[in-house]
Amino acid sequence: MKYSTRTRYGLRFLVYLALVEEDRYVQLRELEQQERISLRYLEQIVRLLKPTGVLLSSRGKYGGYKLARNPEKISIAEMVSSLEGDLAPISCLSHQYSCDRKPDCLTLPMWEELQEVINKYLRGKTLKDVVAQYRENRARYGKIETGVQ
Amino acid sequence: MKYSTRTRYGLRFLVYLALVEEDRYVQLRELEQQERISLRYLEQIVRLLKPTGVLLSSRGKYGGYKLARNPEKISIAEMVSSLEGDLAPISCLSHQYSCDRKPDCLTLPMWEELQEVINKYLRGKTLKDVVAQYRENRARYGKIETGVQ
DNA sequence: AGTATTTCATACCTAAATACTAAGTTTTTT
DNA sequence: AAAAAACTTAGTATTTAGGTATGAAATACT
Repeated sequence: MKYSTRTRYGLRFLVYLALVEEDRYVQLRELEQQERISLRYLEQIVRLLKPTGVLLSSRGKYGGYKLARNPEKISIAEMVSSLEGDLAPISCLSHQYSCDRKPDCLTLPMWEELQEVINKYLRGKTLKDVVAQYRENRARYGKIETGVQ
Repeated sequence: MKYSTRTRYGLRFLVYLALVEEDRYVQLRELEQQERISLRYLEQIVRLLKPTGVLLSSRGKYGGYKLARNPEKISIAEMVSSLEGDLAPISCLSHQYSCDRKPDCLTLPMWEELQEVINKYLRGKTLKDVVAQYRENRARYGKIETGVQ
C-alpha cells in the first residue's frame, strides 16, 4: 500500500503555495522548476484539487494559482481524499464496493479500525501543520529558512 | 493507497488458522472452499509468509498448514510487512529508496509521521486481537459463533 | 487587433504491478 | 504403487501508475 505520486505531488504543490509570502498567483512552471514536477502532469493533479474549492486560479499571462483560504482551514484528509479518490486502505472499504461476504469477513473489523486510525490522523492535520513540520525539519537540518520568494 | 489482495487474503488465511480449535493441519483446499480464495493464488501468498516462521507445514495426504506459535505472539505488522513488502506509505520511505531532495522535501516529515501512526497501530496488533475483533463483530451481527471445525 | 502566456481539457501511451492460471515437481501417507 | 498434499516456476490478462501530446479558452501586454 502506497500513496501515489499524484497525492505526493499534489500535497507538495499545496505546501508550496502556503509557503509563498506575498499575495500572488504561482505558476505551475515555477513548480516544475523548483519542485521538479512535470508541468503537464501537474496540470492534471491540480485539476483533482479544484473541486474542493481550495484553489483560486487566474488564466493568461501572470496567471497561476493561489490558496482560496487560510492553510489552517485546509484539511489534509480532504486533500488526500481528492487526490487519491478516497481514504479506504482496502478496496472493500471504498464506497461503491459491495461484497456479500462482508458480515462473515475474518478481517474487516481490523481494516475498519486501521481506516479509522489513518482518517483520524489525516483529519487532525491541516496544511498549516504540515508547513510547520517542514519548517521544524529544516531547522533540525540547520538550513536557513528562506521560504519562497 | 490500498493494501493488495495478497495482504488481505494472507491475513484471512492466518485468522482462519487461528480459529481452528483442534490441533490439525489445514489444507489450502479447505480455504479455497470456505474463503473463496483460489488455491493456486493462495499457494503463492502462503509462500510470502513462510520466511517469518509463523507456519508449520506438512506435505502429502492429510498435510497442510498450522500456526507455529500462539496467535498472541504473531504480530500483524510483521505479517503485513511480509505480504506487502514493507510498511512504508510512500515509496520515498521504502528502505532502498534514495532521493537527493529529501532534506528539502516539503512533505516528508508529514509522511514519516503518518508512517509512525500506521506502524504503531499494526505493531500493537496481534493475530489474537484480530480474532477477538472478528468474534465481537459476529456477536454484534447476532451470528452464532461456531468457529471452524 | 494581435500575440504571448497561462490555465483548462481530452486523448493517448508505455511500463510496471496486480491478480491470477497452468503445469509441473517433491514429499508424505495410505 | 497411488493418491494427495505442499512446493516451485513460468506465463498471462487486466488494471493502474505515471506520464505525453495536442489543442482550446482566457487573460495580459504591446
